[in-house]
Amino acid sequence: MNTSEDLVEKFRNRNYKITPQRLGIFKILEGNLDHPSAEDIFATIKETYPTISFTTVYKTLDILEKMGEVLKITIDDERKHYDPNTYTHHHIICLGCNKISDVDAESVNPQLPDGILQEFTPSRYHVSFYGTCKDCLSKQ
Amino acid sequence: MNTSEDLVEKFRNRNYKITPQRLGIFKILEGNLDHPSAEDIFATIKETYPTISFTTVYKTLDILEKMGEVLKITIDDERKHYDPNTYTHHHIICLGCNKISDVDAESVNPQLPDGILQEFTPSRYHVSFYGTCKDCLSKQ
DNA sequence: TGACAATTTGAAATGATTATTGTTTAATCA
DNA sequence: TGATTAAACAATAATCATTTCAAATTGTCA
Repeated sequence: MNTSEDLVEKFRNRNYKITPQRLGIFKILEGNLDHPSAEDIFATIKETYPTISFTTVYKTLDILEKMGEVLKITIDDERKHYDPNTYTHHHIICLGCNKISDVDAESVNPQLPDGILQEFTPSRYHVSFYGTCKDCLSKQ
Repeated sequence: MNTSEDLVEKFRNRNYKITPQRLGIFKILEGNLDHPSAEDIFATIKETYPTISFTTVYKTLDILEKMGEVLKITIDDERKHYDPNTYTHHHIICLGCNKISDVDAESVNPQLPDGILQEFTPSRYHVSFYGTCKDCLSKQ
């Protein structure tokens, strides 16, 4: 997973300018396992840069996504989430509290049957497990 | 997978009225493997009921989803898709033409590691395989 | 058939995301 | 360090899928 310095480096390599706002977003993403939405990131960075606009957040995330440095996750009906962990991995989603957590790829290991592999060449895959977390179970 | 008669029956059991519009939507869904969006369904039923409104389509799909008779699929950035096949199964998505096709569940079989199963009780899961279909591969 | 409640419709609202525009700023180099 | 310039910024408006709302219509059952 990238450190904010990694992202600074990668932006420099592509001649993207390093602005304080962008650096702030990089720092929020660094080691972040919370799968924040654009709104979450906006709310957090607003504490440091109260005048930052939503546009800047979306734009920066869009660049990062196109560079392959964050994943845009489309498993929530309501909004998209961003994940700086770009290694293949999967997610569990609690239907009670909507929390998204990670699952390592190795243990999951889904397989496409041979018949389909003749028709379709997979490049990546993603598993969403929906269910209930311990906390929400105990509340019921 | 439900026939349109099944859905009529199930609507009657819940005291939902059977209108020509609803029946038309049931018929469109019957045996449908195309994972249509609300817009696709709207466009199709408009041929039969030119005055039907988007609201009716969304409303009917919403009822069907809450009844558990269709799945709302959230794997496309742009819009939601509806799947009358509610048995556990998975999807391959061609990144070239965006076509969504089915994969039977048995062959895929993803596993959650024991550690996570102590924290989280899964009720369902879904695998998305992204890649390129034969047609799109040959066009490249 | 008629009455009533549910449903449909069309229009307006919503909420996430994207595009536009004029202003500001980071990076470069003299 | 200061001037230059393209890129990035903030603010605002636009877009697009989806929802909500209120009035008109229609299934259903007596």
